[in-house]
Amino acid sequence: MSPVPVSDDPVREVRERLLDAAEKVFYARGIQAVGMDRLRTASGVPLKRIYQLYSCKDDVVCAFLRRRHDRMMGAIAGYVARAEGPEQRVFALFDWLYDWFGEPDFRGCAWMNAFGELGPTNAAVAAEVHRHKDAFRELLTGTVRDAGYPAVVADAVYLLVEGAVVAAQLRRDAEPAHEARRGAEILLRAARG
Amino acid sequence: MSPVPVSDDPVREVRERLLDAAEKVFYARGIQAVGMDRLRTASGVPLKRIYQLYSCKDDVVCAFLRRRHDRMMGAIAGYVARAEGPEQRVFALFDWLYDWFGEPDFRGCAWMNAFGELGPTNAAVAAEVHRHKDAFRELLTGTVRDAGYPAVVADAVYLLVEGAVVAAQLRRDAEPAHEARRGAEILLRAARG
DNA sequence: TAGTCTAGAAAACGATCGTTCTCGACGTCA
DNA sequence: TGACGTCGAGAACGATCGTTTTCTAGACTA
Repeated sequence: MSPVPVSDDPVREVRERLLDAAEKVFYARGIQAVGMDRLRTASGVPLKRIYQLYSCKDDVVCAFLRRRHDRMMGAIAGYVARAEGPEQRVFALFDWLYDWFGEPDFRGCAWMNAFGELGPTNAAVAAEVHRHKDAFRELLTGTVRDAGYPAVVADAVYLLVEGAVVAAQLRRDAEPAHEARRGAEILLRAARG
Repeated sequence: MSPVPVSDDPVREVRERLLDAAEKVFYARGIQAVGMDRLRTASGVPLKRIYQLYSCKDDVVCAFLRRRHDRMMGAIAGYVARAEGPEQRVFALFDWLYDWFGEPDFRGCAWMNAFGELGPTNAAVAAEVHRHKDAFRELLTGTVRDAGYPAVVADAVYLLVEGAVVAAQLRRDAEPAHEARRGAEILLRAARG
């Protein structure tokens, strides 16, 4: 039908379906706890097709982390962009955090989970984690600095956010987002004098 | 020689040797990445003996986490006890943090690493993690509250510490302990009015 | 000394992992 | 219609896992 030999649309569709399933199941249960056969069951993509798209399991893991990174950074940027005024843009970070923590399948930071599990033994995954975390930190501290606050406040706000992610994962509760926001409010007020 | 049939001293010695090796190798490389055979090699304790002391690998994991918990809580309490004055007791938390981050084999929070890896699939490990994290959080926030600061400050200090652990693990650097301390200084000063 | 028990090294076991291969069904074009 | 190519389902493969068993050497007791 189409003059192009093989349209890459169906390829893209299968790839998306695979990465959707990979993200869901790897994030929910951990990476080593999920075998390729479960990935096949969850995605409906045959094993042979999976290995045509990615050369090995590690590549699937890295691909799912990369796509999650793009989506998460976009989501945060959206929250920040919708806020009005520099101070509100900082608080928008905590709005995003609260909404994220409230998602029913929230289970902490996918990159830290992967790093704790595979960091020492898997260089490709470790590199993906560092890539994400550098950008994440820069986005957060940049938002605070762009609002006119000093670096010491930006660094502390970043640590509050990372701490809140850990606390929310442990308690299965969105409240740490509020605790972190209240801490940030004190920091900003003190910096404003 | 001894009238007691079997002294439990050698048993205790073997157990300590096993848990020393388990802690070193599980913490350094992750739990699922370390097989029982590597544990045997690292500890010098025969496989048969390991399974006489613990019924399965999960039990070894829980035992190493419990012993690490006791040591860590004792170490923090020591830093706090040696400080003079309520404010210095809060700052002692960050002294401990800095020294911990500086240890050559530092690789983040052993419990969060285990939780990310095994939390969804291993109830015994998950329970051990919650036990530790509840006590850890109570020790930190209690230290801040006992120094006369309100709960909102105590919660924020706790989040700063958790965030610093994550940041130090990622950057392989003790500097996040200082960033967290500077954030705490601002919080305490603001709370003092 | 003969018999009994213990302990360690290493093989063995069944399960599961990531990855590859086989094989039959189906669509397409001459 | 028939040859060819592609595809998915699932078996198969070698490696490795947690766990159990075997085998042998040595210590102790009567």
